[in-house]
Amino acid sequence: MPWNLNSDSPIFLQITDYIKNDIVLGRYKSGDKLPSVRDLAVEAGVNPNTMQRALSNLEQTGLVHSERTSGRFITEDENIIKELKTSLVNKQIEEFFINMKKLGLNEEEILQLVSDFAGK
Amino acid sequence: MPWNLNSDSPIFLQITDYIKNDIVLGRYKSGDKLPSVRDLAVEAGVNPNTMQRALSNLEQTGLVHSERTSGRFITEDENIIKELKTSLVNKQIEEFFINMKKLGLNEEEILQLVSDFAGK
Amino acid sequence: MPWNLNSDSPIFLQITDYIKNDIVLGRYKSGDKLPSVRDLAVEAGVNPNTMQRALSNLEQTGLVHSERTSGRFITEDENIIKELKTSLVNKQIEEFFINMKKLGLNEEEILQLVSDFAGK
Amino acid sequence: MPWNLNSDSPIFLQITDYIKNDIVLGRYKSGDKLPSVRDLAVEAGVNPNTMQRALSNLEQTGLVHSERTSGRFITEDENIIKELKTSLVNKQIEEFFINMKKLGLNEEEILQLVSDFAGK
DNA sequence: GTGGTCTAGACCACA
DNA sequence: GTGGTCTAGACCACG
Repeated sequence: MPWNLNSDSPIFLQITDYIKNDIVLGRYKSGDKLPSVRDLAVEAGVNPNTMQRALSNLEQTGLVHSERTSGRFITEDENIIKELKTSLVNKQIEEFFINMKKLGLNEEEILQLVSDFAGK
Repeated sequence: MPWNLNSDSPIFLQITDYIKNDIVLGRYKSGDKLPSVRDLAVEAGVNPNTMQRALSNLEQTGLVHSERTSGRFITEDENIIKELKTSLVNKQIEEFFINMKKLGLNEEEILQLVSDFAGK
Repeated sequence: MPWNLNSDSPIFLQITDYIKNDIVLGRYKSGDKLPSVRDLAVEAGVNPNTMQRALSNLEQTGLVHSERTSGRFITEDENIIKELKTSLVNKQIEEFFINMKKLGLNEEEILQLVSDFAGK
Repeated sequence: MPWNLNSDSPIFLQITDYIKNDIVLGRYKSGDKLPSVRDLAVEAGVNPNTMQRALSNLEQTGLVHSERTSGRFITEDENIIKELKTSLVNKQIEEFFINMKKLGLNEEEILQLVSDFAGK
């Protein structure tokens, strides 16, 4: 589980994405309790402030909620998780098509290139 | 030809990319002279320094070279332009696959989603 | 540690070279933290922008990398530093021979002149 | 006789150096008449103004003098030419030593490197 | 406090 | 008029 943080984009965002990914892939399941901010910060080799910010960022998406005294938990609502996954997937595809069209390719050409690439 | 500058990434980088795109799409052709820094700056609604930075950034890619007193010109080497286009396309595809796989999809599923999306 | 800036070549380049030299000579060692942009700018009697440019220029060589919020550091890869030194030395020698030959001297004559000069 | 002009340094200076070289190497001899500014400009593919500037630059060194109506001539004083050559050579050597010493090498090491290089 | 970006405005050498 | 450099001073996100 490497955290692989670089300094090209804000660290707290990279962490947010990383945990989102863990949730989408089922490494964290519905209702699971997250480690404490301090433990996560140590694990990621990051300032606790930064981890805190990443987590509160995560809370705003509804994926995680905090119980005052007992810690943070992954949402019990599995729909939210599914929605997140489809929304992340769709965002990727849409952006991909937009970028490819900016490069002057039409849908036919894009499909061709993608299947060529997958064939390799 | 709107410049559409947002504040998500540095303006000078957006400009660099924008002009790269113009070259790849053939809006600027091999050997063409670019407008002067000042003119481009006015057109883009940006400080001349910022435009200068974008252009000297572009220069490092070899796509453009500057003659100190007569202006900036698109490279005469058309291969550089072609290479740029294929490299940009490949980069998009590779990144796309990496991101999709991070979301737990295999190649088959990716192909399916892409052709579904194109069909819409 | 005088900065000795003249106006023969761009200041930011002179600064880049100056710091390169410091690294090659071991005045800065692998992993060292550089002073902040602002401090260096004051020390060199130069505008912070100019120092910034010199440093980001230096960064492209791989000799230095910047951590957005904690500062700039000399590369930990000592090989890069060694390679830089040998490449700088070779460049000097090659240029020297080219220039001397342009003046109509052969290798024998060059060697003679060099050892005469060193003897003085 | 290619002129090989780049835009890294002022063109008129490159031309000045080029002609100086011709004189030092004896391609132009004492008392020779230079082609007209216009012809030289055409040959070098350069604006006549630029060639003019290069030549008047050359006159200031005493290497060339102009006779109002009949053109420009290489100096008849062969000593000036010899002095030029030795001064150019010395300048090269001195600069070379300075630069090498800046890189932390002593005279012994420099001699060693130079003879190694010549042996190649 | 750190690096990074941007604007505004000035100046220079070159052609 | 062209590219290029520099200063002064401001603002931002990040930690």
